Amino acid sequence: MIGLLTFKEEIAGILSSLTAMSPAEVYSLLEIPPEAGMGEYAFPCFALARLQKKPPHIIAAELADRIKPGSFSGEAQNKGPYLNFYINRPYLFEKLLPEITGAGDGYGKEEENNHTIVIDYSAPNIAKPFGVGHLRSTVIGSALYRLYRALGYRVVGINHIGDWGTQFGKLIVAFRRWGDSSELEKDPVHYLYQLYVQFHQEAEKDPDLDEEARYWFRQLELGDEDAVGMWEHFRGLSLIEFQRLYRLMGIEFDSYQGESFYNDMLDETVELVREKGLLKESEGALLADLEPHGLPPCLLRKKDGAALYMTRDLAAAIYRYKKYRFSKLLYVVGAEQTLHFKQFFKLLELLGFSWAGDCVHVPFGLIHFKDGRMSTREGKVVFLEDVIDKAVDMAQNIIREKNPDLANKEEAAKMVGLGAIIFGDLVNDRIKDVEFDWDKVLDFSGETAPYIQYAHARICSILRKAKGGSVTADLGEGRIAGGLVGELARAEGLLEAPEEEQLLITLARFKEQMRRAAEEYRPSFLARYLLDLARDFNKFYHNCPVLTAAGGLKEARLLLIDGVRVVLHNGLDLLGIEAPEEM
RNA sequence: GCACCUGUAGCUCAGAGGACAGAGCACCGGAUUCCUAAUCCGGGUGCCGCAGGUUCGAUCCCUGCCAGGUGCACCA
Repeated sequence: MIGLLTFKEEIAGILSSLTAMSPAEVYSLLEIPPEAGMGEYAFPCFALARLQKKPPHIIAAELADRIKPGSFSGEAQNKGPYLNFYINRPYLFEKLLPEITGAGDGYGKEEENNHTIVIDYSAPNIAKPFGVGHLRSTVIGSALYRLYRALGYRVVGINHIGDWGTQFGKLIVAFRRWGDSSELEKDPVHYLYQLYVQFHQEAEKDPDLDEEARYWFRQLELGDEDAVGMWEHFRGLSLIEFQRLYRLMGIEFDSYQGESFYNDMLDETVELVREKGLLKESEGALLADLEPHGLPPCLLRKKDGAALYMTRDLAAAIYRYKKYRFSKLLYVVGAEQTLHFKQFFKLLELLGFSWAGDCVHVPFGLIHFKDGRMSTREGKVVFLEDVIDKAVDMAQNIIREKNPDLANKEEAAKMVGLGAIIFGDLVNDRIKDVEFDWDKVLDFSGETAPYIQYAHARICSILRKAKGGSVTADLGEGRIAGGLVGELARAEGLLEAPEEEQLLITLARFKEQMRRAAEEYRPSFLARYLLDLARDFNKFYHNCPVLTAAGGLKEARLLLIDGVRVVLHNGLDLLGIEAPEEM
């Protein structure tokens, strides 16, 4: 692998050979210096100072002396107690840029390994509209899916649809009482949602409705023909709606096996818990007692015999391991369910599954309004589709104003509007709560996807002009990189402007950030990186003309921005965002 | 009551135990005969919630407290 990842490893190797530290120790101590001009990586010598009982600045000076210039692809300089490492610019230019532009769409992809990662994300409830509350699980899960796939894993995306449970009892009751088939066919999800809200309103006044709903859910579990028929109908209509939304947003799944899929595995799951001596009966219900492990007990069967969320999750995990033999199973589910997952994973461990430790809850914060949380029951939701429509409309208006000659405005507007929504959700640390704010969703300036897309479109525009209309035509800039550059670069001052250097350095950090985002399940690392890269490009753009630059410099800059284009494009793609060539 | 998460500029948020704590928004001013001004440049703000502790060094780790959020047996 070429790039700073290798460079960082290279440094770790060199320092390890000169000190008593292992490469891994050195690697974890290496940091990115706070200022440009201090190099690309720095090694603080305090830890060594302690081991060697010498002042850190002396150690830094000694190490700098012992690292010979030319012994690797960079050089080292001591500065106070730090040892700063500078990567050779021609190295970046001759090796990194051709690697990026050569690989194109494939840049950032690793060779396939034989590990499987199963990711459970999105999981909307049937018969409830897809609200912005579901957006987070969907886009975070989708980004992780794309990241791990690029890193060479076999990835299985599962949409654990909420297609079973007492809400179907409620829906059946509501539809039998107030339902209208033609209304249902017109706009199924919204209509079912209306019925759902109406049910809760009426149930306030008439508690018998809840009892009736429980009855109908029991009928459903018993396989009553009418109940099952209605369930299938509702489910089918909802799925079609969801899939339309996923298609619009470019979200993929390999499986739609939802909660109902595990219905006939629940008995044996409960039996398994019983066999392990973990099952207790209490007030007519069956539960697993986790008291000895400092956790509250978890119910597996209600007193009426119905299974619960936990029971289904157990059955699903066991099934998934049998089917996929995963190395990891990720649950991209809200932080409010942290306790559930603690219980769930502990139970898997107690049941003796060796893979229990490979299950990971990837939590995220709540979306709420200024005046409180969203509630489906109370009808306090914002439909995702409304958000998308508004964002795309807004994007289209801006395009009409700024780029009236653009041929396919609709397509660009869709990429920009959707990008803004997805990016807005990924850019901040997922654990934090977010407030839903229309102004913020519809803001396309500053730290947003459109900012990045705009940088990408600008690059494409330059490339088109340089290459007679085609962004990707090969004019052979590569030749200037392929060996020629060493002397030429120095003679002509190629890529020595601070903006150019910074761009090269930032490009070189892409793979490292990708890996970090995947390892910590935090797509925000990648999102922030892309903002940095776009920012570096915009500075470059304003200070370094490309098309009017002389000979070699022009070709060098074309190669540079082509590299930026590839990384912006691929990086956005990993987040599930498209990059228009014009906007 | 107990547990978990969060607390950084007016607002929204970055910040990988390390060098003087950074962006965006908002506000004011400037840049377009020149590759898309969704851009760029300049202008200034901080008891990093509070108090201790560990460390050569803490916004980051530990303890306590305060504030907000979320959970804690028949919803998911």
